[in-house]
Amino acid sequence: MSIYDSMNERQREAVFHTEGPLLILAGAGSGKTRVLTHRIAYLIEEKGVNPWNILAITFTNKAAGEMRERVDRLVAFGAESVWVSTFHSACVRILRRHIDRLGYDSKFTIYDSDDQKTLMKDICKRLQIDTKQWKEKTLLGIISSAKNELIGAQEYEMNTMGDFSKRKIAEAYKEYQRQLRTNNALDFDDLIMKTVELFKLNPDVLEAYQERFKYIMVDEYQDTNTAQFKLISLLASKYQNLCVVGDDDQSIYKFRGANIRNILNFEDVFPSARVVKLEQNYRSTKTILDAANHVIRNNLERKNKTLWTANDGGAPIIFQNFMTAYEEAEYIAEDLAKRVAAGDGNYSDCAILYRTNAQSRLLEEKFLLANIPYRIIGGVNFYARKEIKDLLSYLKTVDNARDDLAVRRIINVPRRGIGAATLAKVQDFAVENEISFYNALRAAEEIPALGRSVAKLKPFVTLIQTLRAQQEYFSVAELLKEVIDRTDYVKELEDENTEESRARIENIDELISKAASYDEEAENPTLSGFLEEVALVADIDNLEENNDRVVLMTLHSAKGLEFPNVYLAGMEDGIFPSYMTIVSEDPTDLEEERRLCYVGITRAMRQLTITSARSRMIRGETQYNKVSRFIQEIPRELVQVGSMIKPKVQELPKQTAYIQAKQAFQAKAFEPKQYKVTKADKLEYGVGDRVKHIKFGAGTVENIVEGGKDYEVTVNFDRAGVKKMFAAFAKLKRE
DNA sequence: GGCATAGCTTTTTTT
DNA sequence: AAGCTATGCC
Repeated sequence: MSIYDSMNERQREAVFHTEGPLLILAGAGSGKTRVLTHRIAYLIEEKGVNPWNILAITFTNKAAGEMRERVDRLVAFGAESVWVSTFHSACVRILRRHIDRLGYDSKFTIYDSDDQKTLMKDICKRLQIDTKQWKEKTLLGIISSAKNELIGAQEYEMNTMGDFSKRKIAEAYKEYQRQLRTNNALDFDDLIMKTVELFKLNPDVLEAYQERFKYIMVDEYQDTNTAQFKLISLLASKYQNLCVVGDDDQSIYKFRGANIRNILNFEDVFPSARVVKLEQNYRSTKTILDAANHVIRNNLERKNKTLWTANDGGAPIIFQNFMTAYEEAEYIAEDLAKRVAAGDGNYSDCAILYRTNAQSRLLEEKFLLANIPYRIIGGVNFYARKEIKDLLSYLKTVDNARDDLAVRRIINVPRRGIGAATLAKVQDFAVENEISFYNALRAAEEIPALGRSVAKLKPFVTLIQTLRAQQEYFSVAELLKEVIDRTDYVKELEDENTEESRARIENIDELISKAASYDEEAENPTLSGFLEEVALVADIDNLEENNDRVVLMTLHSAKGLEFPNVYLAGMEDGIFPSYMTIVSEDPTDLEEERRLCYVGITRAMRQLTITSARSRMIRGETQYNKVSRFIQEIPRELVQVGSMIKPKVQELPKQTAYIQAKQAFQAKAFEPKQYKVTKADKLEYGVGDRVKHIKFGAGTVENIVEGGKDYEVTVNFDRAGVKKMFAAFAKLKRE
């Protein structure tokens, strides 16, 4: 029996079709990773393809690692020679070797969005662009979109003739690229675009890689952008052995430049392409799959396919609507704990998915209270944290002092009494003499305008020079420790001794151990190598499997994952679908949200619980939302609607299931205006009074603010601390 | 010239 | 709720 016997016919068709373009339309849970890994195995074992000639592109480093591992298990040997990586890391690898052809130094650094913003802020100042009118982020967004479409600064400028505001943007774009070049840095989009540029300008290099990668596979193809498409087209144009796998229904990265046309028009670009559809789902129960199918059916822009499963019907989907996001979070924590306690899976079998990172806060709070082990993916990326960026900037400066941004970030961290005025003078000197910022620092004595400030700059330069001298003899971890020692970075945090500073120290410890494990594991560890690795990690890459914790993450991060028990939280119009897409004139924006919903539903294997809240705090103010329109698209018979308000809190006579169902499903009943709080004419308590809350117990009223709809009462509870609450909900009783 | 603080604004998703 | 900017103070 061969390893291919256990596959279904479609899957086998995809595996055995090795020559020429191939489009695999793989629905959610249809075993596409399995197909890809078996296809690689088949190429190597049966077709005698040299593993060295295979390139597999995945979406995240985590997916790449998993794929390599799985191929390793299927193939006797050679798996390690297969290139499995993300677009970005593949491009970095190529650029490190050949970027000198484009006039860059091979030691280039990679700018994250934080660095980009700092740089753009600087440019706006210099070009006198009003950042009230054009925010840095907006400009960067426009530049990013241009790069994703392979439109360079020059070309962008040519297209903007006559349009005044666009010309200003073009100017910013040009200056931005110029700055990147002088700093010897690339941003994320550059990694792809510069590689395409490299191939276009250097046919010999392109040909070498075409020969190298005779067989190319691309996973999550629906989320590739134009630049990425061009890249693989170039690579595959010689041998045409391009296999792409994707699901147009799971395209959720349009905002990042993903071009859904890449998958919808694949057959037009490669007329000889074979198309294989994988429509059998092995992951979810019939109920869950039915729900997903009914939701996605409302999209117009999609390839025709219907996912089916031979799995059981399974448990109904549970839908719960709550008064507040607070209760919602509480319910999820309780329900989850109950299920785990009942032996219905482990914590790691559960995932909470939400639309925005901000929603994780409340959930986290409740999980902490309930003592449920959890892990939050996303939010502020580990490597984007201040303390980590500070220390990495030191390492960057030691490694590549052409990166002005890094130098400027740390020159006054820890405080050395060097301020904006001093920096401006150094900057002027650097521009005048066309040298880097750091070299200007080294020559500080020659800047007359500085005066006595020179004395403050000297120790910094000495420090960097010393570290640079040590670099040769130190491992990355040792160098990092040296930085920490010499700057007293951790010592300052220790003195601060707050909860926040302790968390920062923990992060620093984690960074040290990451450096140490890099030193150990890398084939040929270098400082540049470490910095590069660190620049390209996504948060999801660090999701360890052998850890019994609930995962909390955005729907976007959840792509490609599966969990027996999934909670979709915050299913409200305005949250999901987001407000922006509801008011958007472009109806395809809403379709993308629906695809996201489809992705969310199809993550669940056995149990899906959907929750929403009538009110929730957003950016400091309470919002009232209707139940998400996507809920209406799920057939009623698949859903079990739970009680809306927890009986504990609410003492109304129990409503029948029918009335509850009606309430939950009649979206019209949830017009914001209809949600009225009966504002008491007068409260029975005042500031300073002792009151009692059903859950928090006794406390003292600290403040009462009269809002439009209700009184907002601040109470300092003896046990639970200070809470702000609406009088109508709090039901406070005078003690 | 540098540092602390009080108001002011927020695109949701990320390699 | 939180980060950033402008302002005032040392």
